[in-house]
Amino acid sequence: MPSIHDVAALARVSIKTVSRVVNRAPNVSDELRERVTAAIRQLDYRPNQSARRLAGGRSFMIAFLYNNPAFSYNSGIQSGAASRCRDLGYHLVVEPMPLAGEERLEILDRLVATLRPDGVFLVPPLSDDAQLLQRLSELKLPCARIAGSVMAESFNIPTPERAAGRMVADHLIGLGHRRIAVITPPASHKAAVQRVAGFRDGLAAANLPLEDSLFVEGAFDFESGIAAGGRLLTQARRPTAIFATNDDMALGTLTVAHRLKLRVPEHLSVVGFDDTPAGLTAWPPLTTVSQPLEAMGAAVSDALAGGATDMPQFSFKLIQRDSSGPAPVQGAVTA
Amino acid sequence: MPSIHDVAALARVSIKTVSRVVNRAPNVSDELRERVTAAIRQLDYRPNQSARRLAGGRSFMIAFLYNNPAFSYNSGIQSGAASRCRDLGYHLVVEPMPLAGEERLEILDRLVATLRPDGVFLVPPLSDDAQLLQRLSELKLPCARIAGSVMAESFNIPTPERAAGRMVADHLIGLGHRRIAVITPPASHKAAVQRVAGFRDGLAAANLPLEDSLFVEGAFDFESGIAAGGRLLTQARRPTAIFATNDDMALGTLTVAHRLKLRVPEHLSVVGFDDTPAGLTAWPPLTTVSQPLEAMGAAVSDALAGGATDMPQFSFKLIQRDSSGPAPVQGAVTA
DNA sequence: GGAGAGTATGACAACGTTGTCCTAAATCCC
DNA sequence: GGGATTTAGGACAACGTTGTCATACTCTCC
Repeated sequence: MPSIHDVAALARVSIKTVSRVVNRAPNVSDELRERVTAAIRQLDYRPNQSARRLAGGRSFMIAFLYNNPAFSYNSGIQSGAASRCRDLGYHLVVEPMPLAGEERLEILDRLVATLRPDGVFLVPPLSDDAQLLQRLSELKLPCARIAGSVMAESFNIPTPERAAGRMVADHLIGLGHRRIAVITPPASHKAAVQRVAGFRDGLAAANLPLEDSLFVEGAFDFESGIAAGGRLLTQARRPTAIFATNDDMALGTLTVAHRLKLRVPEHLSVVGFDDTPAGLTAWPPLTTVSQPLEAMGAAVSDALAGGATDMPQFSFKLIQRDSSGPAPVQGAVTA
Repeated sequence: MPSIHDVAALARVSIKTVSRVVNRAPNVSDELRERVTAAIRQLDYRPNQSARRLAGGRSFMIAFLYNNPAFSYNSGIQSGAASRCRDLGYHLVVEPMPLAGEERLEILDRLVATLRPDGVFLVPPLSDDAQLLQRLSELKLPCARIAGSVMAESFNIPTPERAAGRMVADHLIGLGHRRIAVITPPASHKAAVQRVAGFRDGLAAANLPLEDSLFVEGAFDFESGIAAGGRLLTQARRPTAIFATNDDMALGTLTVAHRLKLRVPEHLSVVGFDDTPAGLTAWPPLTTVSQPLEAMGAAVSDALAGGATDMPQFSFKLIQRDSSGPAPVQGAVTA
């Protein structure tokens, strides 16, 4: 492995000049820059990160903290972030966190002490973990989040959750549904709560009544989708459509529908959120909302490593598949 | 941040002695060890990894290379590996690879040049990427793989693919099925090919004929499962059970069954492989084979970081759910 | 044409560890 | 009891960068 000294010798300059060229520092004449660049290419020189880190204080590492059990969500973001990191000469270190408990802070401390990452990347629901955010700010570690809502002095990629919720409402209302239920997220999942707000906006805009019995809270997993769906579908006046605030709960609702021998979408429309692979392979394929996960991950890497300053805007897309369709004709289906 | 010098000063020893204590090196008296340990605790000293790396040549980093589109598979392994890394004082750096192309080697080179990981971790189908393995061996980088089959001088966690295939065959045969089809993996996926071999073992043991038309190759994704399932289920003499060598293809088969209005499992049994979340949330829930992914990931970290020498053995489990059931009574269902 | 302000370059000391080599004391072996 | 070996500990030089400062040179301006 060639070192900076080898390059300097070949280019007949000092190691400092090589360093300047590598780091794109000013005050290097074109001629020397040329010579050094040529030498670097000839030797296939790559700076040693450890030495760089030791001398310069930067580690070229970004830590990715997650505790979301939704594999595909994390994976998409992680891929986007890791690829962009690679382009920027950084690396992405993954750190799975426990769902709760003081242990989180201890893990963070250890991570910071041993790795000293240049930045920390949080995804929901960690994005709203106040304790974690506070510790991060104490440690003066740059931090970037996706869909964070708690106030914090960190870079945050806002997501149009509310607009997406509205989009789902408009979709179902447009199909003629009038009695629509919602399976809401746990209150701790702040970003997802906005989906419900947007959905309510849509109901209000269409002058549809907001009935409390049509809003049931779920836990963001399949089982809770079954439970919530079960409660909704055994009501005397059954809704003709259900918006589940994530795909797992939507799939639970689909399962309940199958058990009750309700045909989807003829008798019941179901819409999820997240566009997980399981939604695509379900029966019928799930209408859902997709997020540009890879792009969002990449944007975070940019913010943390590249120093991008402008706040990117992302848009969610409604993916219409077969789990949603026209509302059944009045009176055609009764419990 | 305290450095080794601070610890040495507090314990009234040389920095070298502190280093010895930290690295559990021999030739330190109990008394000094005690004093140093106390000082370390008192100052909450943590060695600087970059300095360690620079001086010692180890980076305490393990690179996790993957290109498998199966999120849940990667995620499970990654979580297990990352958690164990944490316990061992290592970190896991993720590197998503493109599915094919020379670019792979370039990415590997850059990764090694800049990160210099202590080990590289490959999951299928990268585990059998001959080019990658060769480059790795040229670079003299310790490498560990899961379910690798190509000969290579690397640590490999063997998986009982063949036994699992046999297990599935026995399950279906035990349910009375006699005409069973298989959706096989692409030939490049060596590990999965063994599942088919095991399945054939089971057929042979039960004296069932091996009919070529009952073996259709898929591409390991949902779409190809639909295609292969379609071919199998529109045959004149339809199979009563289908073993798909992964869950995505099994879900495709389920979709075809729904389209053809075949009831599962009354008319058709379907078994998948991998125990993905989508299989659990499908309708009906998929009978499949689960692997101890987290434990496998942890074992690889052990091998790469801890120096564990004994080869762990893992077993696969058949998860019986509702997509498989007794074979339909002869003649009861005809096309 | 000379002071003052850039610009280009290099020498050298950090950075915080581990490896190598050296010394002194303790232990062993006949 | 005296040489050989082992054990415990330390001094110091790596490791490969970047930061700081010094220096020499080139403008610009009056």
